[in-house]
Amino acid sequence: MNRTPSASAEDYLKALYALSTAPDASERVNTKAIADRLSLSQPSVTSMLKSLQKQGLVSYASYRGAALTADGRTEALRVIRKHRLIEVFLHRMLGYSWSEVHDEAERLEHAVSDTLIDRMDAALGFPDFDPHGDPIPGRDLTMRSHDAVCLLEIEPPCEVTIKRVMSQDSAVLDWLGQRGIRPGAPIRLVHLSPFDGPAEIAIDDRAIHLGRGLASMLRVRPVDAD
Amino acid sequence: MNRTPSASAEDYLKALYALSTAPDASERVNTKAIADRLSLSQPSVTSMLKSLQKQGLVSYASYRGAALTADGRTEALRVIRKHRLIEVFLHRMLGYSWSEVHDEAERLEHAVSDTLIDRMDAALGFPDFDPHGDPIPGRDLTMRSHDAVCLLEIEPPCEVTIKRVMSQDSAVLDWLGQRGIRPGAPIRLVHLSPFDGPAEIAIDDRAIHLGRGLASMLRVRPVDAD
DNA sequence: TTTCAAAGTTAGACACGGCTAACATGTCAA
DNA sequence: TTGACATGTTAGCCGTGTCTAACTTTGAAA
Ligand SMILES: [Mn+2]
Ligand SMILES: [Mn+2]
Ligand SMILES: [Mn+2]
Ligand SMILES: [Mn+2]
Repeated sequence: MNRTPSASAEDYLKALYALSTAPDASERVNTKAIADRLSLSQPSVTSMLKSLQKQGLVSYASYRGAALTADGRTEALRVIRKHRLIEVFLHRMLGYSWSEVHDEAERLEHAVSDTLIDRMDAALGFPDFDPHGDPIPGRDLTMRSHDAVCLLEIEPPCEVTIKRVMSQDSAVLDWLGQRGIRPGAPIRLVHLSPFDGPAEIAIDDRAIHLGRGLASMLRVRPVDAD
Repeated sequence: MNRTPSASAEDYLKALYALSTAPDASERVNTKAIADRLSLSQPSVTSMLKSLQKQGLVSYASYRGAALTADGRTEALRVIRKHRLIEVFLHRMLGYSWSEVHDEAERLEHAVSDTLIDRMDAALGFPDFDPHGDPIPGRDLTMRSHDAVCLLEIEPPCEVTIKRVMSQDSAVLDWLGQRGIRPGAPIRLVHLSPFDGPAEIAIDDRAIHLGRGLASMLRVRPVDAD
């Protein structure tokens, strides 16, 4: 009943975890949401959900969506931990840019053993966050909370520190990176134009105008909130 | 016709390469030899050989065995390069012992990109040999020749340097490693008992008696041959 | 030259993880 | 209350890679 999940199953579990913990998302996740996120057909998802349920990793009811079980959540966190530690490793030890790490990690996460990931963790000094600012679950597989808030929820003008960038798109990450927009960077939210207008920020006294899409990907913390 | 080989196909190609380049082996490889090496049934091998032939990686004739094509050889060497560089990386950068590296590399070799392996290669200073003394194909995928000879072909007494240990068995490697028998170690072949008897060697003035099986795994070079 | 054991292939099955086409259900707005 | 449309499932297919059982071929010893 309970073998090691396949690489495919692991990606489903990660998707389930991400979708069920997204801001204002319910615990139960739609078939369609999973299909969209993984670029698979809906019937494929239905079929895998049944299989994951049989393995005790997911609780699923026809037409009612799916939710991770405790076991499923653990497996998801194990893979997420691997993914993010691999990203840090590639970035710090092998010169990968933060826009390159995701795709490589997406494959390696299914091939590295628990032992290897622990040795990488130690070699890196037990990092808490990956290059995008995503929190890395510890060995005990508890997810660290990320006390950062979306840039769009800040009242301008305000000095903030970037904590996390919620994108894996390498073009987006390259564009942001070239402008110094990365976790740890101090920026100033200057103005938020109304009617879904752009956000004006200043970084190193240089003004940058971000569309709402981009701006909503930035998670920040006001500098005086520390 | 020619997609990227699957992980399974890559293991078949490696097996084909190893079996066809083994000492006193013909270029054509038996179905049974592959099945034994990969612990698979013979029908599975027949079926994969047909598939590899369709992909242009193997030339195969019913009841006549199989041989790698030029393309197949290239693919095999690409995977072998990955395997051995991963072994070096795990050993030197992450504290793996030489008895632990093989199993981990066996999975990772199918997941690392060509880009990643080149960065690992550079980070390691372009090593020529893996922890077992196996030669690492260069970026151009040419196999370096290993000018070492089997310990059993040496006329005792003779001072030799160990160049290579032809085993992936972790129990064997641990046993040898504990006694200092590893690539680079200088040893003295003291005596070769007749009638398939043991080989007596001395390392750090300590006598060790090796059965023929173990002794045949050691590849050495006389110290004055340099 | 015959025979027979080892090696090899074919046939047929299965699990997995995809897909499309067709059908079923749920939900929201009229 | 009732469509209509979005969402979800079922049915049936496919490719990959494995297996066992049964049959065929090879090649070497007698
Ligand atoms: Mn993945
Ligand atoms: Mn990340
Ligand atoms: Mn392998
Ligand atoms: Mn090796």
